[in-house]
Amino acid sequence: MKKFRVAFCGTPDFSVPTLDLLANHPHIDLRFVISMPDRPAGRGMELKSPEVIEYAKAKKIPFVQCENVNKEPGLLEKLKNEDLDFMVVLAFAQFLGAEMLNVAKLGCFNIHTSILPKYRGAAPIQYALMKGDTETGVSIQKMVKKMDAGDLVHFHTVPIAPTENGGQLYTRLKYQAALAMNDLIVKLLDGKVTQTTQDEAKVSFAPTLKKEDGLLDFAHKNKSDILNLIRALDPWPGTYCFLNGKRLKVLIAENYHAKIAPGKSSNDMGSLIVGCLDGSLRLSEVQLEGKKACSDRELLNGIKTEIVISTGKE
RNA sequence: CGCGGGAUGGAGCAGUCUGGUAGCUCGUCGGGCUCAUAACCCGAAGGUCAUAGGUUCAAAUCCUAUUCCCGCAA
Repeated sequence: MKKFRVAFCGTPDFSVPTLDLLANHPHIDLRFVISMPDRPAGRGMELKSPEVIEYAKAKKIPFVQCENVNKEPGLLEKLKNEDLDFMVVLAFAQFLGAEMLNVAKLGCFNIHTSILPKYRGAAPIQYALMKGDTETGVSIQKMVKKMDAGDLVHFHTVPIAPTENGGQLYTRLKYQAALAMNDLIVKLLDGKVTQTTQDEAKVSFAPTLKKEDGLLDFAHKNKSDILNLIRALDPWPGTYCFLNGKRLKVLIAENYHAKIAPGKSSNDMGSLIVGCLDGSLRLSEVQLEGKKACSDRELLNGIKTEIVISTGKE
């Protein structure tokens, strides 16, 4: 029986279902796993291993952790000695140099969670939601040195539900990624892989999100932009504003009927209302810094002063 | 020891600095008003002030230790 010799590069939980598929697939001989080093994480800053490494340890799959695969001593030789058919890269957070890209016979396949050439980069899932898209998908591209610019060897679309948030779509797509990988393996076995060049005229980017991307600027945005952003960044990295100088995470917001000037806020019968360019929103589930999440009504019960929402501590 | 906030009736908070009768906005229950109501009026129940020690005539409040929750950062 034909068995592909494969190495896998990935880091967070997102990579695990696909790794699991490769580890258990009858036509795959998973040689080893490459991931990022352990990092301090969480309150207390204790060292934490990437989820992919947790998986590899549990399944006793050989693995390597390094900051930069291109400069890691001995790694390239080790990969060459494995006589790999191909490598799979998913949510790895490192670039592969030319030598790494050519170390396997068939090259490196990268799974990307958008329909390329749309949303090249690190945060395609969130961008699809931020833009209000009703559909996204999973692409597999044969990697080249330019980020996410290789020929497509497989893709399928995935509809986005109107109320779906970033976390939910993330979870669905991490299993869709494994399904796409499985489909590609079938094509590889049949020798029916076709390569389609990306249309460079249609390229768009989804750069890595920063914490500040979650800052809600009600005064200068339309309601739909704010709602899409909240949905896209829920639960990570989350959206926030400042209420009376304290950071206020916004967990859920909805359209409201009050007439209020952009950037202004009020307590409307127990609802926390804020004005946008084209109308008002109710921030119905929020979390004040140092506090647990609660409804706007609960929050307002404890506030006796005027309510001022802003984009900074001042 | 990465930085910081918090624990007070069912919920969200004030009170702690300057110890001396347990308070606010809600909720709940009973009654009233109303065609009706999430509105309004009257009344009631409900708290070992996270835990354990200590100081004091007296501790939610000051001191010490412990547990739990959360924000930042990564």
